[in-house]
Amino acid sequence: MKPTKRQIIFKTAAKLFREKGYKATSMRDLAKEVGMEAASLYNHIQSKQEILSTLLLDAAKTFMVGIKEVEENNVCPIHKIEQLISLHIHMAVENSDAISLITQEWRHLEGNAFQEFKNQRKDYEKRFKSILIAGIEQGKIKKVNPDVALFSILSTLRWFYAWYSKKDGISIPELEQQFSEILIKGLQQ
Amino acid sequence: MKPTKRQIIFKTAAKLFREKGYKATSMRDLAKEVGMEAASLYNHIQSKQEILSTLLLDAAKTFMVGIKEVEENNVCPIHKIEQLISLHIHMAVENSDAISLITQEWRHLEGNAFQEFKNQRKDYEKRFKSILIAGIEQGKIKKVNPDVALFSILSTLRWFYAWYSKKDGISIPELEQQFSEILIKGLQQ
DNA sequence: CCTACCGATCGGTAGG
DNA sequence: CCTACCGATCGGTAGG
Repeated sequence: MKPTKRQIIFKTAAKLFREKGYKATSMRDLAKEVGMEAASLYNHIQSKQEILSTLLLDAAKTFMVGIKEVEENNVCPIHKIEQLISLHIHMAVENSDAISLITQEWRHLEGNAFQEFKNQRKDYEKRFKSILIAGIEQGKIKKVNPDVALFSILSTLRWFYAWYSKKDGISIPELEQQFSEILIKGLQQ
Repeated sequence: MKPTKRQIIFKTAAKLFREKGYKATSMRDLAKEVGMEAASLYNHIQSKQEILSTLLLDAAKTFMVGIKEVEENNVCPIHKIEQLISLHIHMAVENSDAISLITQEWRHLEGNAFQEFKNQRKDYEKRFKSILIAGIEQGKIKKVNPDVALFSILSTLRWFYAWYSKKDGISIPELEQQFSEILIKGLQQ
């Protein structure tokens, strides 16, 4: 199925926002890359801000759907964490430009979209943390500070896209295994 | 000792670059915050870019000095990693604006400063990785992929400043202990 | 989808 | 350290 011009604009914008940042990417940069004049972009989109908010809220939605599925699985907290690691890795591999915006560019959202994004991120973190706490209560996870543990895992997963784009020769199952090992079981012999 | 106007400008710029991003911070924003007209800033600094490159290369330097000291200590690799965790935590607590630039704004560096920064970062990562590899060879660290391990630790440490600024009530020794525990020994019971 | 153009704002300079 | 101002560029619109 051939993508629409609108889809091409969004995809190209994601790439440029990632490379240069939202503020440093001009509508003329975007137009050139898409192959039209800047004014013509506005036949397909409403504003530069609409592009950013659509990209970010779509990506956030995917994570919300993903964590919902994980929560509904009847498995132990450790396995749920492994499934979330897998979710982040797959998103970063398949959709790395959008993921980079989630990590780096969300602060340029304005008004409602800014609030909406922050609410969803907060909700996601709360639900991830609940899984960690359940693991601690069930004796599967050590009695660590759950905020520190959550932050540590999420930092790694959120930056995974940047690391992955410089690497190659590691398969996805191998990545899932390596990251689960290190994030859950640690480094020490 | 009273700080010079130049020092005040740099400190204020670091704060604004962190809050809004380099590109989204105008020299008029900065001037207002410092309490002068935009044109007057140029009696103290050469350019907006000079501010960014000075802030970033100074911070990078501190990390280079820090890792050199750690390398020269005659302790086992696990302790060296703990000392690096401590280095990052102290830098983030004492100098969080500059650290945020290292994590988020370095891509807006231009020309020589851009290259210089990337070289130092690469060197730092190489030396950190050598410590991990030494730990593996000495049987103190599991046979994990050292790139994955390095990236996982550094992601957490680089984003620590953002997490820390939202938290309180945890002392620095407690933070060092918690992060060492989680990053080195893992979560699983 | 283009040409032509708008008002606003940018980093920075001249001159005092 | 200020007033006054420069050329460049920004996001976006009018009109076809």
